[in-house]
Amino acid sequence: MFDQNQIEVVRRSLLFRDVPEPLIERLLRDGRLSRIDRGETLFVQGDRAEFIYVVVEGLVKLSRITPAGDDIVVAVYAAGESFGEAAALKGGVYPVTVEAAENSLLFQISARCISRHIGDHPELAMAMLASTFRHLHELVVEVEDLKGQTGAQRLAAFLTALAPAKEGPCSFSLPYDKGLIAGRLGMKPESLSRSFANLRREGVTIRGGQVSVADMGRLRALSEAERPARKQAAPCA
Amino acid sequence: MFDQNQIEVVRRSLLFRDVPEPLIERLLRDGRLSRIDRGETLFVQGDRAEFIYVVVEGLVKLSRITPAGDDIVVAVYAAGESFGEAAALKGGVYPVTVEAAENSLLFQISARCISRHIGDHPELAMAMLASTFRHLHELVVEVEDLKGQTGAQRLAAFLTALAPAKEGPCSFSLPYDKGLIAGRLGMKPESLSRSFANLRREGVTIRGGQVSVADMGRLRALSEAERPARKQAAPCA
DNA sequence: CGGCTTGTTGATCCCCGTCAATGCCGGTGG
DNA sequence: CCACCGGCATTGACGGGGATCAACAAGCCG
Repeated sequence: MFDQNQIEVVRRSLLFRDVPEPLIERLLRDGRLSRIDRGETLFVQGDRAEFIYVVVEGLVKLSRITPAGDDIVVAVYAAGESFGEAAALKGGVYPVTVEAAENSLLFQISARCISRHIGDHPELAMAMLASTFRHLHELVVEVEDLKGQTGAQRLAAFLTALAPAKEGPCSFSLPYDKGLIAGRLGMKPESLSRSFANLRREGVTIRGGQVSVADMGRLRALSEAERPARKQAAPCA
Repeated sequence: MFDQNQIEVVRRSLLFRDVPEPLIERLLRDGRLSRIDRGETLFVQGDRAEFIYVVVEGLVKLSRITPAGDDIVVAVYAAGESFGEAAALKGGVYPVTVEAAENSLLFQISARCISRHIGDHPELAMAMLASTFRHLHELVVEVEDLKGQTGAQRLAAFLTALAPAKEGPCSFSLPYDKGLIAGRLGMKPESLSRSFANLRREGVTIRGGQVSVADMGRLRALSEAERPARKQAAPCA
């Protein structure tokens, strides 16, 4: 039932990579693979959090549905990334809604299974904590970016993180469609289009999901540049 | 050295309230109280994370210093709240800079002390995880608010969370000065002023840190109202 | 080919940041 | 007791970034 490559993705995932071998075997047996098609919903915010997931193939979107009915993208995860750890272990409810952005395969394991092992294996608790910390860190950066940067700058940062090279020219393809990228960057598709148009003047060209950057250093500089003007957000000396 | 009330604050803190009594005694002995004056910096982002903190008295500001030198407020914590759990236990670096927004008293305990006990007491790991999850949840909401609401709406939500009553008229005082509130809500003091001015038309009056709301229901409705127009942020069916 | 989805572009509006002026308060020193 | 001052809050004028709405081009597929 488990394909060798798929097992390998779970084993090397950020969540499990530091878990010792014998324990990971147990966990692999305790969980199961679950297929989910593009557009399908895995769970919605407020659902009782029972399972922890690792993306094996495909792409999922974590979002919040606001009281007004909007759909705000909080994160997008690809193979090797995990979600639900903290909510499920704490025994709370999921704070976000998760939906497949592509046909995907997820490794699913109940929090009960995990916590059963935590007593004997504190390093498992550490793995969960480390993974949660990573999500926390991502969100902190997200908040920083949203509060402090323009759309074009956020796009530049996004491309910088994506590109295989750090300096000089470089070209690669976008990991998912522009509508979703727009959501992830906190803007509308139209604004993303305009942001790409802005970057064109900075040596970034795009044609059908393929991005070419003339100079990565320049792109990175852009994402770190000061917004027109700005000094202190808070008054504390 | 420990004042009874101060011990009580730590004991009842969100981080430790579910830790069994004998263990908490140990932890209280392992940590120490640390005084920090308004404007002083506790640590800066990138510092090796060694300690976990609980606010006993006062107020601290967690912020990010951007490459451009801005100071972006990520969270503000008062008595009973904690920070640094995940970073310190994971053995990483602090992702934010922490500064006292008032003269404050913090309970400080090294992550080493905590992890020494985790092997024997898995519930301690759970407490850390639960607390980290809470921070995660806060940030998710923060991202949602930033992406989806106007300044006046965020202020309305902030006041709603603060108010002692859920319905009808209500009056209370602001927990800290407006400059810091502005930062927390992701705007400039001037914009906060204008947001308050907007809310005045909705039955909210303010004079010198004292807020009076004519109708809490109306305020809450405002914070949940749809932004002029908005449908789907992402394209996933 | 015609419908459908996805991406681009233009016009317009509104929120918020910036800069500058003014008012309010608490403290200090005459 | 009051004049003066520095910090904080408010208000006005202005500009820019992004959302909205609408039109249109480009693929994709039945």
